Amino acid sequence: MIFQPPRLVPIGGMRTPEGLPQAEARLELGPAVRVRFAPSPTGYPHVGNIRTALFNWLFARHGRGVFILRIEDTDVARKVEGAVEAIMAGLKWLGLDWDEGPFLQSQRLDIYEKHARWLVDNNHAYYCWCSPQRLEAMREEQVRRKQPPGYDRHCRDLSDKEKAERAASGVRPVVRFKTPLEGQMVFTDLIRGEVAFDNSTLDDFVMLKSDGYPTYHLANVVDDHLMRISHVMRADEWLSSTPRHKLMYQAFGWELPQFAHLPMILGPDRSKLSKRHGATSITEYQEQGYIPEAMFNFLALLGWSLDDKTELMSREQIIESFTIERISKTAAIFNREKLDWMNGAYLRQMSSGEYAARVLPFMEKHLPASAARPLDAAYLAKVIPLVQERARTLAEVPSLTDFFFGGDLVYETALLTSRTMDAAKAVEALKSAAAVLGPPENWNETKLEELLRAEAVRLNFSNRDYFGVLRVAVTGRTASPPLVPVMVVLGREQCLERVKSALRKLGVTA
RNA sequence: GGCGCAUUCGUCUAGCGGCCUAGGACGCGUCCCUCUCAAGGACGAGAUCAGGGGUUCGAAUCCCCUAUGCGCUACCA
Repeated sequence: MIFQPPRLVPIGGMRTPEGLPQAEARLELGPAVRVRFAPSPTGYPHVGNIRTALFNWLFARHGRGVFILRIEDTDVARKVEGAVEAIMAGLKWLGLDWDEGPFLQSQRLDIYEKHARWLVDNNHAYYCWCSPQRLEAMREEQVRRKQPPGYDRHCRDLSDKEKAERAASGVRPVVRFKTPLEGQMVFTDLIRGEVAFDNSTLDDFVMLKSDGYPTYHLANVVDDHLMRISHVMRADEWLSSTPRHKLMYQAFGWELPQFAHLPMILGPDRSKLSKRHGATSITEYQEQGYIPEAMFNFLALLGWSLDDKTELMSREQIIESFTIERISKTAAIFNREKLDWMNGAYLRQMSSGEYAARVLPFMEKHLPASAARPLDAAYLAKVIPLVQERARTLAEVPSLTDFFFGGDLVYETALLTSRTMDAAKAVEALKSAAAVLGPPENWNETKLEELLRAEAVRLNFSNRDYFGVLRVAVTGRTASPPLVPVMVVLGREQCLERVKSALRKLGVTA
Protein backbone atom coordinates (compact mmCIF):
# COMPACT_ATOMS: atom_id res chain seq x y z
CA MET A 1 0.00 0.00 0.00
CA ILE A 2 2.97 2.28 0.44
CA PHE A 3 3.94 1.96 -3.19
CA GLN A 4 2.21 4.77 -5.04
CA PRO A 5 3.62 5.26 -8.51
CA PRO A 6 3.39 8.92 -9.48
CA ARG A 7 1.83 9.71 -12.77
CA LEU A 8 4.80 9.80 -15.06
CA VAL A 9 4.94 10.28 -18.76
CA PRO A 10 7.93 9.46 -20.96
CA ILE A 11 9.75 12.36 -22.49
CA GLY A 12 11.84 12.52 -25.60
CA GLY A 13 15.31 13.81 -26.17
CA MET A 14 17.18 11.61 -23.73
CA ARG A 15 20.22 9.75 -24.87
CA THR A 16 19.14 6.45 -23.45
CA PRO A 17 20.11 3.59 -25.75
CA GLU A 18 17.39 1.82 -27.73
CA GLY A 19 15.84 -1.13 -26.01
CA LEU A 20 16.00 0.35 -22.52
CA PRO A 21 13.26 2.06 -20.61
CA GLN A 22 13.33 5.74 -21.34
CA ALA A 23 13.77 8.35 -18.67
CA GLU A 24 10.58 9.63 -17.19
CA ALA A 25 9.40 12.95 -15.99
CA ARG A 26 6.27 14.33 -14.47
CA LEU A 27 5.77 16.78 -17.32
CA GLU A 28 7.50 17.64 -20.54
CA LEU A 29 9.76 19.99 -18.70
CA GLY A 30 10.34 19.00 -15.10
CA PRO A 31 11.65 21.40 -12.47
CA ALA A 32 15.37 22.01 -12.57
CA VAL A 33 15.87 20.62 -9.10
CA ARG A 34 14.95 17.00 -8.52
CA VAL A 35 16.50 15.37 -5.50
CA ARG A 36 15.88 12.22 -3.55
CA PHE A 37 16.38 10.70 -0.16
CA ALA A 38 17.31 7.07 -0.71
CA PRO A 39 17.68 5.23 2.58
CA SER A 40 18.09 1.52 2.87
CA PRO A 41 15.79 -0.13 5.42
CA THR A 42 18.55 -1.98 7.22
CA GLY A 43 17.87 -0.21 10.49
CA TYR A 44 15.98 2.63 12.05
CA PRO A 45 16.87 6.08 10.75
CA HIS A 46 19.39 7.92 12.92
CA VAL A 47 20.14 11.61 12.96
CA GLY A 48 22.73 11.24 10.21
CA ASN A 49 20.23 9.69 7.84
CA ILE A 50 17.62 12.25 8.70
CA ARG A 51 20.05 15.13 8.29
CA THR A 52 20.72 13.89 4.75
CA ALA A 53 16.98 13.80 4.13
CA LEU A 54 16.62 17.28 5.58
CA PHE A 55 19.31 18.80 3.38
CA ASN A 56 17.79 17.24 0.28
CA TRP A 57 14.37 18.46 1.29
CA LEU A 58 15.65 21.95 2.03
CA PHE A 59 17.43 22.10 -1.29
CA ALA A 60 14.28 21.02 -3.09
CA ARG A 61 12.03 23.45 -1.27
CA HIS A 62 14.47 26.29 -1.64
CA GLY A 63 14.71 25.72 -5.38
CA ARG A 64 11.01 24.96 -5.79
CA GLY A 65 12.03 21.54 -6.95
CA VAL A 66 10.90 17.99 -6.31
CA PHE A 67 11.81 15.81 -3.36
CA ILE A 68 11.55 12.08 -3.94
CA LEU A 69 11.56 9.22 -1.45
CA ARG A 70 13.13 6.02 -2.66
CA ILE A 71 13.63 2.98 -0.49
CA GLU A 72 16.76 1.06 -1.45
CA ASP A 73 15.70 -2.34 -0.19
CA THR A 74 18.06 -4.43 -2.25
CA ASP A 75 19.70 -6.27 0.61
CA VAL A 76 17.30 -9.02 1.50
CA ALA A 77 19.45 -10.38 4.31
CA ARG A 78 19.88 -7.12 6.17
CA LYS A 79 16.36 -5.83 5.76
CA VAL A 80 14.85 -4.84 9.09
CA GLU A 81 11.15 -5.25 9.71
CA GLY A 82 9.43 -1.92 10.32
CA ALA A 83 12.35 0.16 9.12
CA VAL A 84 10.49 1.59 6.13
CA GLU A 85 7.63 2.66 8.36
CA ALA A 86 10.09 4.18 10.84
CA ILE A 87 11.80 6.14 8.08
CA MET A 88 8.54 7.55 6.83
CA ALA A 89 7.37 8.31 10.36
CA GLY A 90 10.61 10.16 11.04
CA LEU A 91 10.27 12.24 7.89
CA LYS A 92 6.67 13.05 8.67
CA TRP A 93 7.50 14.00 12.24
CA LEU A 94 9.95 16.60 10.96
CA GLY A 95 7.54 17.73 8.28
CA LEU A 96 9.72 16.52 5.40
CA ASP A 97 7.02 15.75 2.88
CA TRP A 98 7.92 14.00 -0.34
CA ASP A 99 6.48 14.77 -3.74
CA GLU A 100 7.02 11.40 -5.38
CA GLY A 101 7.31 7.89 -4.04
CA PRO A 102 8.01 6.04 -1.95
CA PHE A 103 9.50 3.89 -4.65
CA LEU A 104 10.64 0.47 -3.57
CA GLN A 105 13.59 -0.88 -5.48
CA SER A 106 12.55 -4.42 -4.64
CA GLN A 107 9.56 -3.85 -6.90
CA ARG A 108 11.69 -2.70 -9.80
CA LEU A 109 13.93 -5.74 -10.15
CA ASP A 110 13.13 -6.26 -13.82
CA ILE A 111 14.35 -2.76 -14.60
CA TYR A 112 17.78 -3.36 -13.10
CA GLU A 113 18.05 -6.78 -14.68
CA LYS A 114 17.37 -5.25 -18.10
CA HIS A 115 20.02 -2.63 -17.57
CA ALA A 116 22.57 -5.14 -16.38
CA ARG A 117 21.91 -7.31 -19.40
CA TRP A 118 22.27 -4.34 -21.70
CA LEU A 119 25.67 -3.61 -20.26
CA VAL A 120 26.71 -7.25 -20.76
CA ASP A 121 25.43 -7.24 -24.34
CA ASN A 122 27.34 -4.08 -25.03
CA ASN A 123 30.58 -5.26 -23.53
CA HIS A 124 30.53 -3.03 -20.45
CA ALA A 125 29.90 -5.85 -18.05
CA TYR A 126 30.22 -9.61 -17.79
CA TYR A 127 28.92 -12.63 -15.93
CA CYS A 128 31.03 -13.98 -13.13
CA TRP A 129 30.68 -17.47 -11.71
CA CYS A 130 33.38 -17.22 -9.07
CA SER A 131 32.32 -18.85 -5.82
CA PRO A 132 32.34 -17.00 -2.51
CA GLN A 133 35.01 -19.43 -1.36
CA ARG A 134 37.27 -18.56 -4.27
CA LEU A 135 36.77 -14.84 -3.69
CA GLU A 136 37.48 -15.25 -0.01
CA ALA A 137 40.68 -17.20 -0.66
CA MET A 138 41.74 -14.64 -3.23
CA ARG A 139 41.28 -11.80 -0.78
CA GLU A 140 43.20 -13.56 1.95
CA GLU A 141 46.05 -14.13 -0.44
CA GLN A 142 46.03 -10.48 -1.50
CA VAL A 143 46.07 -9.26 2.08
CA ARG A 144 48.85 -11.70 2.90
CA ARG A 145 50.91 -10.36 0.02
CA LYS A 146 50.04 -6.80 1.04
CA GLN A 147 48.33 -6.14 -2.23
CA PRO A 148 45.22 -4.00 -2.46
CA PRO A 149 42.23 -6.34 -2.25
CA GLY A 150 39.98 -6.51 -5.27
CA TYR A 151 38.46 -8.91 -7.74
CA ASP A 152 41.15 -10.48 -9.93
CA ARG A 153 38.97 -10.34 -13.05
CA HIS A 154 39.07 -14.08 -13.40
CA CYS A 155 35.82 -14.24 -15.36
CA ARG A 156 36.39 -11.11 -17.40
CA ASP A 157 38.07 -12.81 -20.33
CA LEU A 158 36.51 -16.25 -20.38
CA SER A 159 36.27 -17.87 -23.79
CA ASP A 160 32.83 -18.55 -25.25
CA LYS A 161 33.34 -22.23 -24.51
CA GLU A 162 34.18 -21.59 -20.87
CA LYS A 163 31.21 -19.30 -20.50
CA ALA A 164 28.91 -21.91 -21.99
CA GLU A 165 30.24 -24.56 -19.62
CA ARG A 166 29.71 -22.43 -16.58
CA ALA A 167 26.30 -21.31 -17.73
CA ALA A 168 25.36 -24.96 -18.08
CA SER A 169 26.63 -25.79 -14.61
CA GLY A 170 23.57 -24.32 -13.00
CA VAL A 171 25.58 -21.90 -10.86
CA ARG A 172 23.87 -18.54 -10.87
CA PRO A 173 26.34 -15.84 -11.92
CA VAL A 174 26.66 -12.25 -10.80
CA VAL A 175 27.13 -9.41 -13.24
CA ARG A 176 30.30 -7.40 -12.84
CA PHE A 177 31.10 -4.05 -14.37
CA LYS A 178 34.09 -3.98 -16.68
CA THR A 179 36.16 -1.20 -15.17
CA PRO A 180 38.70 0.36 -17.54
CA LEU A 181 42.22 -0.71 -16.56
CA GLU A 182 43.65 2.73 -17.13
CA GLY A 183 42.59 6.32 -17.10
CA GLN A 184 41.11 8.55 -14.48
CA MET A 185 37.69 9.55 -13.30
CA VAL A 186 37.43 13.22 -12.48
CA PHE A 187 34.28 14.87 -11.27
CA THR A 188 33.30 18.05 -9.54
CA ASP A 189 31.66 17.77 -6.19
CA LEU A 190 29.58 20.81 -5.27
CA ILE A 191 30.98 20.75 -1.76
CA ARG A 192 34.51 19.36 -2.16
CA GLY A 193 35.47 20.67 -5.55
CA GLU A 194 37.30 18.57 -8.10
CA VAL A 195 37.98 14.98 -7.07
CA ALA A 196 39.99 12.46 -9.07
CA PHE A 197 40.40 8.68 -8.85
CA ASP A 198 42.62 6.42 -10.92
CA ASN A 199 40.62 3.65 -12.58
CA SER A 200 43.42 1.27 -11.66
CA THR A 201 42.33 1.52 -8.02
CA LEU A 202 38.82 0.34 -8.92
CA ASP A 203 38.00 -3.30 -9.37
CA ASP A 204 35.22 -4.95 -11.35
CA PHE A 205 32.45 -4.47 -8.85
CA VAL A 206 29.27 -6.52 -8.71
CA MET A 207 26.19 -4.80 -10.13
CA LEU A 208 23.71 -7.63 -10.09
CA LYS A 209 23.82 -10.27 -7.41
CA SER A 210 23.18 -13.94 -8.02
CA ASP A 211 19.80 -13.66 -6.30
CA GLY A 212 18.68 -11.28 -9.03
CA TYR A 213 18.82 -8.18 -6.82
CA PRO A 214 20.94 -5.25 -7.91
CA THR A 215 23.69 -3.84 -5.72
CA TYR A 216 23.52 -0.25 -4.57
CA HIS A 217 25.66 0.91 -7.46
CA LEU A 218 23.39 -0.36 -10.21
CA ALA A 219 20.03 0.38 -8.65
CA ASN A 220 21.10 3.80 -7.52
CA VAL A 221 22.50 4.92 -10.85
CA VAL A 222 19.64 3.49 -12.89
CA ASP A 223 16.99 5.03 -10.66
CA ASP A 224 18.70 8.38 -10.39
CA HIS A 225 18.68 8.51 -14.15
CA LEU A 226 15.17 7.20 -14.63
CA MET A 227 13.83 9.57 -12.00
CA ARG A 228 15.77 12.42 -13.56
CA ILE A 229 17.63 13.30 -10.39
CA SER A 230 19.47 16.57 -10.91
CA HIS A 231 21.52 16.62 -7.72
CA VAL A 232 22.79 13.61 -5.85
CA MET A 233 23.14 14.78 -2.29
CA ARG A 234 24.31 12.01 -0.03
CA ALA A 235 26.65 11.29 2.87
CA ASP A 236 30.38 11.61 2.44
CA GLU A 237 30.90 7.87 2.76
CA TRP A 238 29.74 7.63 -0.86
CA LEU A 239 32.39 9.88 -2.26
CA SER A 240 34.71 7.04 -3.15
CA SER A 241 31.93 5.21 -4.97
CA THR A 242 31.27 8.13 -7.24
CA PRO A 243 33.91 7.22 -9.84
CA ARG A 244 32.20 3.83 -10.26
CA HIS A 245 28.93 5.60 -10.73
CA LYS A 246 30.36 7.96 -13.28
CA LEU A 247 31.75 4.98 -15.17
CA MET A 248 28.27 3.52 -15.32
CA TYR A 249 26.71 6.77 -16.50
CA GLN A 250 29.29 6.84 -19.26
CA ALA A 251 28.65 3.24 -20.25
CA PHE A 252 24.94 3.95 -20.54
CA GLY A 253 25.61 7.21 -22.33
CA TRP A 254 23.70 9.16 -19.70
CA GLU A 255 24.18 12.66 -18.52
CA LEU A 256 25.85 12.87 -15.12
CA PRO A 257 23.90 14.52 -12.32
CA GLN A 258 25.55 16.99 -9.97
CA PHE A 259 27.07 15.54 -6.84
CA ALA A 260 27.23 16.98 -3.36
CA HIS A 261 28.73 14.82 -0.62
CA LEU A 262 27.61 15.92 2.80
CA PRO A 263 29.89 15.89 5.81
CA MET A 264 29.22 12.95 8.10
CA ILE A 265 27.71 13.15 11.53
CA LEU A 266 29.88 11.36 14.04
CA GLY A 267 29.28 9.90 17.47
CA PRO A 268 31.03 11.37 20.52
CA ASP A 269 33.95 9.02 19.83
CA ARG A 270 34.37 10.51 16.38
CA SER A 271 33.33 7.36 14.58
CA LYS A 272 30.49 6.75 12.17
CA LEU A 273 27.15 6.95 13.94
CA SER A 274 25.80 3.56 14.91
CA LYS A 275 23.68 1.70 17.45
CA ARG A 276 26.42 2.04 20.03
CA HIS A 277 25.87 5.78 20.30
CA GLY A 278 22.71 5.71 22.37
CA ALA A 279 19.49 7.11 20.99
CA THR A 280 20.22 6.69 17.35
CA SER A 281 16.73 6.40 16.00
CA ILE A 282 14.95 9.65 15.27
CA THR A 283 11.75 8.28 16.79
CA GLU A 284 13.53 7.95 20.11
CA TYR A 285 14.12 11.67 20.18
CA GLN A 286 10.43 12.15 19.76
CA GLU A 287 9.76 9.83 22.69
CA GLN A 288 12.34 11.65 24.76
CA GLY A 289 10.39 14.87 24.44
CA TYR A 290 12.20 16.76 21.72
CA ILE A 291 9.95 18.70 19.41
CA PRO A 292 10.26 18.58 15.64
CA GLU A 293 10.76 22.34 15.25
CA ALA A 294 13.84 22.22 17.45
CA MET A 295 15.20 19.07 15.85
CA PHE A 296 14.68 20.58 12.42
CA ASN A 297 16.56 23.73 13.38
CA PHE A 298 19.30 21.81 15.15
CA LEU A 299 19.87 19.36 12.31
CA ALA A 300 19.92 22.17 9.77
CA LEU A 301 22.80 23.67 11.71
CA LEU A 302 24.78 20.46 11.67
CA GLY A 303 26.89 21.11 8.62
CA TRP A 304 25.15 24.24 7.43
CA SER A 305 25.05 27.78 8.75
CA LEU A 306 23.38 31.01 7.75
CA ASP A 307 26.01 33.40 9.02
CA ASP A 308 28.26 34.02 11.99
CA LYS A 309 25.50 34.47 14.55
CA THR A 310 21.99 33.30 13.67
CA GLU A 311 21.01 30.08 15.42
CA LEU A 312 17.28 30.08 16.10
CA MET A 313 15.51 30.15 12.77
CA SER A 314 12.04 29.36 11.53
CA ARG A 315 11.52 26.64 9.00
CA GLU A 316 10.66 29.26 6.37
CA GLN A 317 13.80 31.21 7.12
CA ILE A 318 15.93 28.09 6.74
CA ILE A 319 14.30 27.13 3.45
CA GLU A 320 14.72 30.66 2.21
CA SER A 321 18.42 30.83 2.96
CA PHE A 322 19.52 27.24 2.39
CA THR A 323 22.24 26.92 -0.24
CA ILE A 324 24.83 24.22 -0.96
CA GLU A 325 27.47 26.88 -0.91
CA ARG A 326 27.06 27.24 2.83
CA ILE A 327 27.36 23.56 3.65
CA SER A 328 30.57 22.84 5.52
CA LYS A 329 33.14 20.25 4.54
CA THR A 330 33.95 18.87 7.96
CA ALA A 331 32.29 16.06 9.82
CA ALA A 332 30.39 17.09 12.93
CA ILE A 333 29.88 15.44 16.28
CA PHE A 334 26.28 15.29 17.37
CA ASN A 335 26.09 17.55 20.44
CA ARG A 336 23.21 16.51 22.64
CA GLU A 337 23.62 19.38 25.10
CA LYS A 338 23.10 21.98 22.45
CA LEU A 339 20.01 20.15 21.24
CA ASP A 340 18.70 20.24 24.82
CA TRP A 341 19.24 23.96 24.97
CA MET A 342 17.59 24.55 21.63
CA ASN A 343 14.64 22.36 22.49
CA GLY A 344 14.18 24.33 25.70
CA ALA A 345 14.36 27.58 23.78
CA TYR A 346 11.60 26.41 21.42
CA LEU A 347 9.52 25.18 24.33
CA ARG A 348 9.77 28.52 26.10
CA GLN A 349 8.67 30.59 23.14
CA MET A 350 5.55 28.50 22.61
CA SER A 351 2.10 29.74 23.66
CA SER A 352 0.93 28.10 26.87
CA GLY A 353 -2.01 26.51 25.09
CA GLU A 354 0.20 24.97 22.47
CA TYR A 355 2.63 23.88 25.13
CA ALA A 356 -0.06 22.16 27.16
CA ALA A 357 -1.28 20.32 24.08
CA ARG A 358 2.20 19.03 23.31
CA VAL A 359 2.87 17.97 26.88
CA LEU A 360 -0.41 16.15 27.35
CA PRO A 361 0.65 12.81 25.79
CA PHE A 362 3.71 12.74 28.02
CA MET A 363 1.58 13.46 31.08
CA GLU A 364 -0.89 10.74 30.21
CA LYS A 365 1.90 8.29 29.76
CA HIS A 366 4.33 9.11 32.55
CA LEU A 367 2.37 10.61 35.42
CA PRO A 368 1.95 8.15 38.32
CA ALA A 369 -1.21 6.12 38.61
CA SER A 370 -2.37 8.34 41.49
CA ALA A 371 -3.29 10.93 38.87
CA ALA A 372 -6.78 10.00 37.74
CA ARG A 373 -7.21 9.40 34.03
CA PRO A 374 -8.30 10.99 31.87
CA LEU A 375 -6.39 13.92 33.24
CA ASP A 376 -8.35 17.03 34.18
CA ALA A 377 -7.71 19.49 31.37
CA ALA A 378 -8.59 22.56 33.42
CA TYR A 379 -6.27 21.54 36.24
CA LEU A 380 -3.50 20.71 33.77
CA ALA A 381 -3.89 24.15 32.24
CA LYS A 382 -3.02 25.65 35.60
CA VAL A 383 -0.14 23.32 36.39
CA ILE A 384 1.73 23.25 33.10
CA PRO A 385 2.56 26.95 32.70
CA LEU A 386 4.45 26.75 36.00
CA VAL A 387 7.10 24.53 34.43
CA GLN A 388 7.15 25.75 30.84
CA GLU A 389 10.37 27.67 31.21
CA ARG A 390 11.90 24.99 33.39
CA ALA A 391 11.86 21.96 31.12
CA ARG A 392 14.23 21.33 28.28
CA THR A 393 12.24 18.38 26.98
CA LEU A 394 8.56 17.50 27.18
CA ALA A 395 9.48 14.23 28.81
CA GLU A 396 10.77 16.02 31.90
CA VAL A 397 7.44 17.67 32.61
CA PRO A 398 5.69 14.75 34.33
CA SER A 399 8.48 14.31 36.86
CA LEU A 400 8.61 18.07 37.40
CA THR A 401 4.92 18.21 38.17
CA ASP A 402 4.07 14.85 39.71
CA PHE A 403 3.59 16.37 43.18
CA PHE A 404 0.56 18.17 41.79
CA PHE A 405 -1.10 14.83 41.25
CA GLY A 406 0.12 12.47 43.92
CA GLY A 407 -1.65 11.67 47.14
CA ASP A 408 1.04 11.14 49.76
CA LEU A 409 4.43 12.67 49.14
CA VAL A 410 7.45 10.49 49.63
CA TYR A 411 10.58 12.27 50.79
CA GLU A 412 13.32 12.07 53.37
CA THR A 413 12.51 13.85 56.63
CA ALA A 414 16.04 15.26 56.51
CA LEU A 415 14.99 17.51 53.65
CA LEU A 416 12.90 19.52 56.10
CA THR A 417 15.97 20.58 58.02
CA SER A 418 19.21 22.19 57.01
CA ARG A 419 22.36 23.78 58.46
CA THR A 420 20.42 26.88 59.29
CA MET A 421 17.18 25.15 60.15
CA ASP A 422 17.06 22.47 62.82
CA ALA A 423 13.97 20.38 63.53
CA ALA A 424 12.64 22.77 66.16
CA LYS A 425 12.87 25.73 63.84
CA ALA A 426 11.31 23.74 61.01
CA VAL A 427 8.37 22.93 63.24
CA GLU A 428 8.04 26.57 64.22
CA ALA A 429 8.03 27.69 60.60
CA LEU A 430 5.54 25.06 59.51
CA LYS A 431 3.18 25.84 62.35
CA SER A 432 3.21 29.51 61.47
CA ALA A 433 2.62 28.68 57.82
CA ALA A 434 -0.29 26.43 58.73
CA ALA A 435 -1.84 29.34 60.57
CA VAL A 436 -1.57 31.49 57.46
CA LEU A 437 -2.91 28.78 55.17
CA GLY A 438 -5.89 28.07 57.40
CA PRO A 439 -8.28 30.94 56.70
CA PRO A 440 -9.93 30.47 53.29
CA GLU A 441 -10.00 34.23 52.75
CA ASN A 442 -6.18 34.25 52.59
CA TRP A 443 -6.20 32.14 49.43
CA ASN A 444 -5.05 34.35 46.65
CA GLU A 445 -1.51 34.83 45.46
CA THR A 446 -0.88 38.37 46.63
CA LYS A 447 -2.31 37.83 50.07
CA LEU A 448 -0.58 34.53 50.73
CA GLU A 449 2.74 35.91 49.58
CA GLU A 450 2.36 39.00 51.74
CA LEU A 451 1.38 37.06 54.86
CA LEU A 452 4.04 34.39 54.54
CA ARG A 453 6.76 36.99 54.07
CA ALA A 454 5.52 38.81 57.12
CA GLU A 455 5.67 35.59 59.12
CA ALA A 456 9.25 34.96 58.06
CA VAL A 457 10.20 38.42 59.24
CA ARG A 458 8.28 38.08 62.48
CA LEU A 459 9.95 34.77 63.34
CA ASN A 460 13.33 36.02 62.15
CA PHE A 461 13.74 33.46 59.39
CA SER A 462 15.33 34.20 56.07
CA ASN A 463 12.92 33.87 53.17
CA ARG A 464 15.16 31.13 51.91
CA ASP A 465 14.74 29.08 55.06
CA TYR A 466 11.09 29.82 55.63
CA PHE A 467 9.94 29.14 52.08
CA GLY A 468 12.42 26.29 51.95
CA VAL A 469 10.78 24.13 54.63
CA LEU A 470 7.36 24.99 53.34
CA ARG A 471 8.44 23.99 49.85
CA VAL A 472 9.61 20.60 50.99
CA ALA A 473 6.43 20.10 52.98
CA VAL A 474 4.21 21.04 50.06
CA THR A 475 6.13 19.59 47.11
CA GLY A 476 8.35 16.98 48.68
CA ARG A 477 11.42 18.47 47.05
CA THR A 478 13.90 21.30 47.43
CA ALA A 479 13.45 22.77 43.98
CA SER A 480 10.14 23.72 42.46
CA PRO A 481 8.35 26.52 40.63
CA PRO A 482 7.62 29.59 42.83
CA LEU A 483 5.92 28.30 45.95
CA VAL A 484 2.95 30.60 46.29
CA PRO A 485 1.56 30.01 42.79
CA VAL A 486 2.18 26.30 43.32
CA MET A 487 0.14 26.32 46.51
CA VAL A 488 -2.69 28.24 44.93
CA VAL A 489 -2.95 25.64 42.19
CA LEU A 490 -2.69 22.82 44.69
CA GLY A 491 -5.43 24.31 46.84
CA ARG A 492 -5.97 24.95 50.52
CA GLU A 493 -6.99 21.46 51.59
CA GLN A 494 -4.09 19.72 49.95
CA CYS A 495 -1.55 22.22 51.25
CA LEU A 496 -2.76 22.07 54.82
CA GLU A 497 -2.78 18.31 54.63
CA ARG A 498 0.81 18.26 53.47
CA VAL A 499 2.01 20.73 56.07
CA LYS A 500 0.42 18.55 58.76
CA SER A 501 2.04 15.49 57.29
CA ALA A 502 5.42 17.24 57.42
CA LEU A 503 4.86 18.18 61.03
CA ARG A 504 4.09 14.54 61.83
CA LYS A 505 7.37 13.55 60.17
CA LEU A 506 9.06 15.96 62.56
CA GLY A 507 7.40 14.29 65.50
CA VAL A 508 4.54 16.71 66.03
CA THR A 509 1.41 14.69 66.68
CA ALA A 510 -1.10 17.31 67.69
C1' G B 1 48.32 -1.75 3.03
C1' G B 2 45.90 1.20 -1.19
C1' C B 3 42.70 5.23 -2.56
C1' G B 4 39.91 9.49 -1.11
C1' C B 5 38.27 13.40 2.07
C1' A B 6 39.01 16.50 6.15
C1' U B 7 41.87 19.47 9.98
C1' U B 8 39.63 27.24 13.56
C1' C B 9 37.89 27.38 21.42
C1' G B 10 35.72 20.75 24.88
C1' U B 11 31.40 20.76 21.00
C1' C B 12 28.57 23.24 16.67
C1' U B 13 30.45 27.01 13.72
C1' A B 14 31.85 32.41 11.28
C1' G B 15 36.01 33.45 8.30
C1' C B 16 36.56 32.66 1.14
C1' G B 17 44.49 37.83 1.36
C1' G B 18 44.53 43.26 4.93
C1' C B 19 38.01 44.80 8.79
C1' C B 20 41.26 38.81 13.01
C1' U B 21 45.46 41.33 19.09
C1' A B 22 40.07 35.21 15.19
C1' G B 23 33.45 36.60 15.86
C1' G B 24 28.83 33.88 17.55
C1' A B 25 26.34 29.66 20.00
C1' C B 26 26.17 25.33 23.49
C1' G B 27 28.59 23.89 27.78
C1' C B 28 31.60 25.91 31.94
C1' G B 29 32.86 29.89 35.85
C1' U B 30 31.67 34.59 38.54
C1' C B 31 28.16 38.29 39.55
C1' C B 32 23.06 40.52 39.26
C1' C B 33 17.82 39.30 39.75
C1' U B 34 15.59 35.93 43.33
C1' C B 35 11.56 31.85 48.38
C1' U B 36 14.45 27.18 45.65
C1' C B 37 15.09 25.58 40.58
C1' A B 38 14.83 27.54 36.01
C1' A B 39 14.52 31.67 32.79
C1' G B 40 16.73 36.49 31.98
C1' G B 41 20.91 40.12 32.31
C1' A B 42 26.30 41.29 32.88
C1' C B 43 31.15 39.71 32.86
C1' G B 44 34.90 35.92 32.17
C1' A B 45 37.99 31.61 31.15
C1' G B 46 38.66 28.91 26.66
C1' A B 47 41.75 28.36 19.63
C1' U B 48 50.07 30.28 19.17
C1' C B 49 43.64 28.89 13.26
C1' A B 50 47.21 20.41 13.37
C1' G B 51 52.83 21.07 12.43
C1' G B 52 56.58 22.66 8.94
C1' G B 53 57.97 24.98 4.56
C1' G B 54 56.84 28.35 0.71
C1' U B 55 53.98 32.51 -2.37
C1' U B 56 52.89 37.71 -0.97
C1' C B 57 54.19 44.29 1.26
C1' G B 58 50.62 41.22 4.10
C1' A B 59 47.91 34.29 5.18
C1' A B 60 43.32 31.12 9.43
C1' U B 61 42.44 32.31 4.26
C1' C B 62 46.68 30.42 -1.83
C1' C B 63 50.58 26.23 -2.88
C1' C B 64 53.66 21.99 -1.16
C1' C B 65 55.15 18.39 2.50
C1' U B 66 54.28 15.86 7.10
C1' A B 67 51.08 14.29 11.00
C1' U B 68 46.45 12.99 12.74
C1' G B 69 41.30 11.73 12.13
C1' C B 70 37.50 9.78 9.29
C1' G B 71 35.49 7.17 5.02
C1' C B 72 35.84 3.48 1.19
C1' U B 73 38.47 -0.88 -0.13
C1' A B 74 31.62 -7.17 0.30
C1' C B 75 27.15 -11.06 -4.26
C1' C B 76 26.24 -4.17 2.64
C1' A B 77 24.29 0.14 1.78
